[in-house]
Amino acid sequence: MATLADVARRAGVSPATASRVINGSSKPVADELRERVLRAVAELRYVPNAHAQLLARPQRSVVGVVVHDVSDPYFAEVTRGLQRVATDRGRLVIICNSYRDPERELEYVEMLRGQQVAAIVLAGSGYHDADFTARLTEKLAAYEATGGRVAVVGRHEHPGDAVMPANDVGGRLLGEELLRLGHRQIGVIAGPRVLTTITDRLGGLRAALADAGVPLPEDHLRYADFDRDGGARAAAALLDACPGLTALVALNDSMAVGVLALLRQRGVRVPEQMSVVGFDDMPVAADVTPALTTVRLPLVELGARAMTLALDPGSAGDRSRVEVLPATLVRRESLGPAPR
Amino acid sequence: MATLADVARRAGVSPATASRVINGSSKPVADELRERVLRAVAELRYVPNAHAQLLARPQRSVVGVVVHDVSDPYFAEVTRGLQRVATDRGRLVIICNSYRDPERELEYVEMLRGQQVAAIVLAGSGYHDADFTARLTEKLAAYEATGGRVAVVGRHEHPGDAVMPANDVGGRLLGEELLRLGHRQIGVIAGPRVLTTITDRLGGLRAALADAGVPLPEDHLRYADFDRDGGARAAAALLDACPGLTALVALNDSMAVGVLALLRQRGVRVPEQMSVVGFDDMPVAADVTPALTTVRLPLVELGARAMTLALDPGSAGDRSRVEVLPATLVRRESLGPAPR
DNA sequence: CGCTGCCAGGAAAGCGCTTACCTGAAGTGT
DNA sequence: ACACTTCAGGTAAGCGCTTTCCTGGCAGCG
Repeated sequence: MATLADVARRAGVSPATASRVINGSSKPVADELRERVLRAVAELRYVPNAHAQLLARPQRSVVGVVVHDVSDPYFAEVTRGLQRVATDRGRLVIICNSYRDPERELEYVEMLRGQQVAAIVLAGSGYHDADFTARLTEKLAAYEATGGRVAVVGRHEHPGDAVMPANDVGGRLLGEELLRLGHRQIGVIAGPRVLTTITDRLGGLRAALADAGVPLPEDHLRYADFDRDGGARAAAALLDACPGLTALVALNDSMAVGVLALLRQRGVRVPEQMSVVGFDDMPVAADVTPALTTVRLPLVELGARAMTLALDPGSAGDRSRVEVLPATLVRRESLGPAPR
Repeated sequence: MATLADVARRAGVSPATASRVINGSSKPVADELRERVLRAVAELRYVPNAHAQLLARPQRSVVGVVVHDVSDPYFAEVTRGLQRVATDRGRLVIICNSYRDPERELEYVEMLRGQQVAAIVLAGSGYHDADFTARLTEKLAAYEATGGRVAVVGRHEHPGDAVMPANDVGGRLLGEELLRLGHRQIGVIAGPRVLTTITDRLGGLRAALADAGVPLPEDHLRYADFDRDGGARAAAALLDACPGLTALVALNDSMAVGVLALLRQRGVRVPEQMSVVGFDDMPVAADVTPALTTVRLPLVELGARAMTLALDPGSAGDRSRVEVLPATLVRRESLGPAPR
């Protein structure tokens, strides 16, 4: 690998001059020399060693992002927003998949710190896990103490900048709509109970039902993996256990799609015999049959705002800027009146 | 940010000893000192500066990946395979989205070189663009000349290790199946014509039709964006222009989903009035209605093999290992006999 | 008891780059 | 013509870390 010294030697100049022309320094360099340096760069196919540059000029320009899994459509959207803002500002982003493993999340925070990133965005859901949360907070504090910036998406314990989707409102919206259509026997298919996302969505839904005096018995609620297959399995179990249900609420669209698949397989017509609703309004929601009634979350915007918070210092006064992005109900075909 | 020197000072040892303790060097260190160093690390919340480490110990352990867009389901799958192998071998991966912009692809190769990555995997499709290809090859050659390893997924001009999906075979399978079911008026909705992926899929399809003496007139073929909306738009145009078609071949599943959506909107029943087939077998293919008949490509495997090639030196003898991964037809419901 | 050999720990030389500071030559004013 | 700026270009000091090589102390040996 050619080094700056090689370039300088070949161009017959000092490394300082070579560096200056390569980086377009403000210090003037004679055209003649500049020319020679550029030629040497081309001939040697020189590319600066990024690590050496970062060491010498501690100008942290990359930002780290921790998500559960970029290839999950939910995070794909959020990441798109994150990336857009970062790119607009000339920042590179390092994306880390935690696969919902708290240990891995911790490791990544550490790793990103070692990479000297300018900011860390935690884009995965928060966990109900005091021990983990304490450790995470500790690590983030250490990072922030050295000038690192942190922003989180969703409800985390971490005090500081955050942007969150109105998960509770979304849950409530769903509940109210269900009630409006006469549903009283409602089954809920939730994701991992350790996620604050789940707590919040469920909380909103529960509140809506409670307001109407409609009970949500514990056995109408199933926790499962937060994906298609988890949804299908939970739906199967739920249907077997509680035959009287008229509607199934899946706490994200992936699960809802699984629910739909299971229902189709069992020959249950949706929404005539059973209503199904999802959450998130993933692209797929519009393409399944029947199209999914769901709650739309501005995911791209969520990412974009989070990155903006992470990159903008924020007036020193206001520690902890918190933005809540609205949830809206999207009515499609999978939710109908309760059969009677 | 605490440095190694800080740790050493606080522990009352030399930086050398601190480094040895922290990296678990083979050189023995007295328990007493080790203890002190570890304590100092904890107290200062010390995390080694990754850049400094890479400079001092040029042990390239990260690998770079260039894809079109990780959040596209196709690349999400490929990336999953890539990641799995990389993680198994303790390698970090940097993922770059080129968004099908050749310039950006070039920039990323350069950037990855600057990052001193151990290997670069080009996971996007190749382009039919002599100028771009030449520049890319040049850059990759420069990288390889300094010991970098390169592997590509798909058909690229780049000579060297490659793994490719049997796109042509897949196209042929689709063609044969269509013919078997009596289709003769076939419309094709292709993605960008500059992609080798498109050329190959189309080539296989064309070959199958040609073998049966069935023509594929140019106006039955539309090039569009390689996504859902592109598929929908092209389908609309195609239907308007060629009313006699009995089947629509979309060259990937995203487009096929768009086609399905358009057909639904126009009240065309699938497959009774019009057959639709896709390509790739994305997860969504099974969930749309009617479920999509498509060609399955082992995408995760594709990524996994590519990463394996990139990380395994390969016996010096065989330059350019090429693996072809098979395509298989997946029969579902969107393809039926041609209406007569 | 003096010598060699061994070993834990430290000093210091880089890794490749940037940049503050220095230098020497050319340009300016009187 | 001389002192004084001005300025292009070079010198060298780091950035934070690893690792080679050296040192000084100790045990083991004759």
